[in-house]
Amino acid sequence: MSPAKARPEAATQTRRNILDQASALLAEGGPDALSMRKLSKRIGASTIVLYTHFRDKQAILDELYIEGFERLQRDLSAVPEDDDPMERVMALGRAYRRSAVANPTYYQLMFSRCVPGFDPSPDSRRASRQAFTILLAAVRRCIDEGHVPPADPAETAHTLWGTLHGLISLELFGYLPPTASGEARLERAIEILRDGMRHPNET
Amino acid sequence: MSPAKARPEAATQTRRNILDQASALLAEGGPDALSMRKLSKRIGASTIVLYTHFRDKQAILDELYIEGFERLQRDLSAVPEDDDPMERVMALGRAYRRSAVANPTYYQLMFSRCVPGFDPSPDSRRASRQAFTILLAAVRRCIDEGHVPPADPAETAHTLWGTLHGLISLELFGYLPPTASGEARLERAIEILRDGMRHPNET
DNA sequence: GACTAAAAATAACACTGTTATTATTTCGCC
DNA sequence: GGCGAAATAATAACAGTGTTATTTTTAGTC
Repeated sequence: MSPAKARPEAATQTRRNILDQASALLAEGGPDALSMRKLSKRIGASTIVLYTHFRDKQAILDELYIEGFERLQRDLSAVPEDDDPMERVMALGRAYRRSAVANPTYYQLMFSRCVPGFDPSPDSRRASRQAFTILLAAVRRCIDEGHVPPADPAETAHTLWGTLHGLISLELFGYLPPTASGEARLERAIEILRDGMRHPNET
Repeated sequence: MSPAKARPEAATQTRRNILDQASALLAEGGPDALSMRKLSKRIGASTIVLYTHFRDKQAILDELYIEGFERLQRDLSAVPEDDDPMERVMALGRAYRRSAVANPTYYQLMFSRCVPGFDPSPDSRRASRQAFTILLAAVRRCIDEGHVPPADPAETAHTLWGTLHGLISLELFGYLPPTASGEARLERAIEILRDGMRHPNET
């Protein structure tokens, strides 16, 4: 019998606690600090408890991975609609960076193989694509309203996503000089993208 | 006395062999496969040999990291000059992707914290910035010859680098659908960037 | 309160990076 | 060639990792 069937509320509470402490360990000391032993000490129990609630370490990381994408999706969904679809795309870009910079550890887990042996499960990857659809829909609207030439919207959205991810990734990894703010740098980048995507005859 | 002083040629040969086998292990089985024990078995010796030639595992990874950037720099340097500076920037973008895709393990080591506890040394990071200067010079020429508005060339080059890195990173990580080729996707992206960077009144 | 079944603890296995101690080899010199 | 000194390599160990088999404790039901 699984713990969920035996004492549902206590079990989900323990699960939640494990994930929270795992997230905290990850944020505090990076991937190295997140070990099953330290985690078990943190929740004041033995390692075996972790294994009754999760199949293995991967399963815990998988949940954090999904949570990371849920956060990102939530932050992108919170961006208000805009009459100007191009402006909305830019606003989504800013929100993407804010979300990533606010949760650098999650972002690292989501986009760089920072934990040895961790490979997100197919289910997790599916969840990850969900966040992308918001960006895609915004680009599609730009095309529908004639601001962007009718190319494959996914291709254009990928370029956008790539630029966002690339700049944030380089920033978090310390490759970009801290002279200019990351925010200003991203602003310049999305302006270039906007002008490059736009129809030639538009202002 | 260091091994280099005692038998210089044999020592450098052993060093080279260690690095080659380390690189091979990394390429074959990813970061997990590169352990000091496996590496020592591979070169047919005890772990202690590794420690007489390198301070620790980090030092080995640091050398591989630098080699990765040297490769990238070599591949970018091999791009021939072009009368059209904009075309040259695009050619550099294509070369960047080719280099990254040809050495995915190196690229991962260079840009994602794929090995636990590995943080490139300040010297290594300096080497990493060298490769960027090629991109920067090409962008600067575009500005000098009036193809791009006179903004900070570094900012523009960062946008370019970010887009290249982002798309390649997403591609290597499996976030982009394998329907379209990565090459075509990058082509589309650098066209958008070119049009976005260009002076408004230019064709 | 006793019985049953689930959950937790202990201790262990195989692995990791690293190092102290011991043994071997190699070099310069006679 | 053989000796002494010094550097290099091997063995074995330490503390750490993820994971699990075995044992003990706890909780729910009659």
